[in-house]
Amino acid sequence: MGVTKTASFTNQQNELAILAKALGHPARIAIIEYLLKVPHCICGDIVNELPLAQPTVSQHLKELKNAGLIKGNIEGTSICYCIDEVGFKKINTFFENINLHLDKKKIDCC
Amino acid sequence: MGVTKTASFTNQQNELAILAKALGHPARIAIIEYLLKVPHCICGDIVNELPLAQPTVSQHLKELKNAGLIKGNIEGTSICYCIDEVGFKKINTFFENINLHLDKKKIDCC
DNA sequence: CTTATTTATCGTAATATTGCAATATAAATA
DNA sequence: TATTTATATTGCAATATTACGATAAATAAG
Repeated sequence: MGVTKTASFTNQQNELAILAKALGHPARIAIIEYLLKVPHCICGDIVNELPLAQPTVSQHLKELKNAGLIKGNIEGTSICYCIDEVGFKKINTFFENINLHLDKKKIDCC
Repeated sequence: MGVTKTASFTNQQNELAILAKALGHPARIAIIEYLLKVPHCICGDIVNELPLAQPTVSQHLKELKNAGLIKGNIEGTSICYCIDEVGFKKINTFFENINLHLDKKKIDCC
């Protein structure tokens, strides 16, 4: 049905899934990488940087923003988008936890 | 058009997106968390653990496997699924890189 | 060989995502 | 006020995802 049974999972699981899903598109990975690379978050240029039309990029930015991975501030005519550390910290906690488990466990048990 | 312009992005970006996308569903997060929690990778029980029908779980397992996040071995009648470190190492590298950048940069520039 | 048990695949319905042209909005400038 | 500039929204077509019942396949047990 194309509809995820969100209610059947924990908040933490749903939240993590939303964050991961937001990163689940090469254009959105490219946006994050660009925001990390650029000295000040010169932001409108994301559109020029990406091989996609402006409305498409705008949509991807919206998804990253909704997930809490970037944030945008109005700066005159244009908008300044930057990494939102809050979202990335959540993901980091998850992966650090995984790494801990992976170290403890000798995984190759099958 | 529901079809990602894969060819317009780098291999690294596409690969990362595939990994993130695979984690972009609460059921698949739950599967990973379960595989980390369980002592030996007792695996058929994933179906019992999850609030989804067996074919649905099977489908999610397949996606995680395709992405390189888990692997499965035949064990008699049943199949033993475990974390595949290869995939997780790739994601880790990405996030470590992000953390490095986040530390260097004082992000809140907008 | 037959019957359970376990997992995968097929088919399909409901919904979500991706991408873009056209258009709207909002601020800056002339 | 009219025009430019930058970004968002709308509408829509093509495709992907999610979920599950039915069924297949493959091994183990009787």
